[in-house]
Amino acid sequence: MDTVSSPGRHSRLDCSPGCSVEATLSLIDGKWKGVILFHLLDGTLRFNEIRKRIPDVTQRMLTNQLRELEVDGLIARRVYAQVPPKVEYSLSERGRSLEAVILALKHWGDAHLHLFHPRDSAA
Amino acid sequence: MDTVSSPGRHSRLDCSPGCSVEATLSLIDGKWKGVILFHLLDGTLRFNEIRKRIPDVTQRMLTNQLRELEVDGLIARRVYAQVPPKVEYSLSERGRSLEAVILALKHWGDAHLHLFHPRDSAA
DNA sequence: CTGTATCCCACGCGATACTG
DNA sequence: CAGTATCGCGTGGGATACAG
Repeated sequence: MDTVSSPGRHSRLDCSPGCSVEATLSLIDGKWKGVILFHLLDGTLRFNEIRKRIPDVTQRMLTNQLRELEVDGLIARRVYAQVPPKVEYSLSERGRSLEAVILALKHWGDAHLHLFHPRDSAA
Repeated sequence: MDTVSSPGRHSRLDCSPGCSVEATLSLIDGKWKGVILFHLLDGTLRFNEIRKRIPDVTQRMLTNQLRELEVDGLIARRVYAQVPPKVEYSLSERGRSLEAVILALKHWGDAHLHLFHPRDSAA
């Protein structure tokens, strides 16, 4: 398996210099991928653990976004063959390499959008 | 005018820690904003100059994205009162502060998506 | 040159219900 | 618990035409 999976929903990869910006964005775009990736920076999480961290996401969307992230090789999905199913999600090598980007996004947000969040400081 | 313009199309700003990631993403998201911002890192550009740099964007979309970026205070729009209209776009202070983020996106893209672009090396 | 106005379709995404 | 299936709406965004 090589680095680039397959240009599916992603923008054309054969464009001008600004392309890599769009290409990278297309990977972390999609309403929930950013947060999902961010939370996975903490470590492996189970499906419902992620849901709890992102209250507004629906099962459908979580599954969907998780699948796309997986297809893009950003996260790894580990399924335990148990009666009460257990599935863990974690960053892949490639996903981990996005840490700097995710943090850049977070830091900028923290610095330039001064959110007035009422009750939270850590994860 | 303060830093945060007004939560319009942007995701709810009163959420969990991962929020700032999403919030920042919502600003540079939108199919063309990333590239536009990237190209404006070079300096001031006129409407059609941007179009030339992004061949696939339509007038409608360019205008649209430019407007949103302007509303979000990321870029400045300078209109010259001339018969053949002349409009220049440039990064605002706030937009400039995004440089690190944009470059992070680009660098990751360059490093992890090895594009096989035929003819380009620098901006 | 720089936009704006319509028309319109594709699809992102939510709500809800069902399954191994 | 984790996920899939279906339905349906809102809107992102392309094509095209008109305007200051």
